[in-house]
Amino acid sequence: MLQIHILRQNPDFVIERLKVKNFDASELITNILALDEKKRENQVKLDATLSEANKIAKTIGEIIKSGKQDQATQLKERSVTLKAEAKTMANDLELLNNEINSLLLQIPNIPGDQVPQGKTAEDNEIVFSFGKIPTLSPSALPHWDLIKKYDIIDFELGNKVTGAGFPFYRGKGAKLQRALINFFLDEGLKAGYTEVQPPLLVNEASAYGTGQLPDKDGQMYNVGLDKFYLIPTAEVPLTNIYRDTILKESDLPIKNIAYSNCFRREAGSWGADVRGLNRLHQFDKVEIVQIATPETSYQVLEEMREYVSTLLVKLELPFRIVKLCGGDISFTSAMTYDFEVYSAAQKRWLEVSSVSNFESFQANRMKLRFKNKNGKTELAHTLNGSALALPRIVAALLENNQNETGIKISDSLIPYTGFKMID
RNA sequence: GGAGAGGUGGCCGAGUGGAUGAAGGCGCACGCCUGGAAAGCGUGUGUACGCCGAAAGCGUACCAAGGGUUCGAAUCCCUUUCUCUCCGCCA
Repeated sequence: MLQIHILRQNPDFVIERLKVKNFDASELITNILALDEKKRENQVKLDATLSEANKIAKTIGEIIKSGKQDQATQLKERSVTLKAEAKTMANDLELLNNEINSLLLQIPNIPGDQVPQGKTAEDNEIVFSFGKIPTLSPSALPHWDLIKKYDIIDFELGNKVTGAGFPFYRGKGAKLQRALINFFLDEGLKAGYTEVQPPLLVNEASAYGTGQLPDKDGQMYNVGLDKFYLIPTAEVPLTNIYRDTILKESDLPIKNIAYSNCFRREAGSWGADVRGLNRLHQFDKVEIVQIATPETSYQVLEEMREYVSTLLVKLELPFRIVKLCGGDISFTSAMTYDFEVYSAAQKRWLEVSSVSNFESFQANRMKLRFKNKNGKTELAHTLNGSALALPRIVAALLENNQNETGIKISDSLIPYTGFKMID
């Protein structure tokens, strides 16, 4: 959520910048500013009314103390009237506030300066590429066949026990998962992150804080009886740790890393290209989150980008980094890099990480602030990224490293798997 | 799940209807003192919104949350919530 004072001070700037996201904010902003003006008028009147009532109450107290009770009657009446007026005004004010808030929530985050103009994923900018695209033998299989051949991941069993998109991992498949999780966490610790094990269910306030609510509740599984949501990403609990918090500048940057299961309903997104591990309802992910000062957040974004790159290099996967254009960037993000690995048998680029700077957009919603060197409280910047999402990494590892005898494990993973081949 | 006790500022803790944004202490910041430090002394120390673009100043709101009683509520009443103790259940 944008801070309203930015709209007050420079509405044209906001409108102009949001064009990069192909969003026309002019009408929304006009409405918001009109309501805001009305709101402030009301507030001034309300405060004056309450102020008078407070003064009267004090006067009455003094009168009573001096023993002249009867003189207070008229003042009491006046006070009752004021109180009734104040109540009406307070209600109106609340309605206005709600209205302003709901309009404010409809405005996406302002894209950062570097975000390229564009409409779709076609317009994204490839900023970095690594590795050679492997040439596989004609008999090479896509991962959904490999997992059957080596009996490491079982979709049919998942279907039976739960439903589509909830596979079982078995034998070396399960061990590979565990190896990847440990590898990712250990690398994170080396890079200075603090390991966190978050709850997998969160309440409404948390889902609202990171922006899943109010719009995207259809994308989360909810546990209706207790009003909890299954997390779609560890970003939600990890960032909400600092909801309604004022940090010290010396605490920053905060660097947390967490492994979690992630649950996504993925309503309406099933199609031909989501076979096998490409899209699941439950999957594993290691997530990194940083809380930073506004001055450093873009440096931090680059640091995180660099960090995710090193993971993929160590896994020896060919990948590219894409700077998302305005049209493809998410509602809440100011700037995002996507990481895509090449999955050789599918002959497709698969998104395995998305690293974003949200600037103060999430922080404003969840009142995540810090006290700066001058003692002033200001909103912090939040950033997060996957490091990494497992299923598509597994898909690429299986497909790219297959040969006639089996699937070769990347050197950096062998200490974690304890085996060199899946065969 | 049952019974009881509680929730006050960064922390501890006082406060049972009017003087309280809130005693006292700790912590923190600044100043004095010192060769330097400690101790001591002094001053200051919450958040949000608004008056207003900034500073100063002022107003309003906030003592778990929400509602109510009252001219006036941290204090009384109701609801919710969380914590602690005992009992029950339990990986």
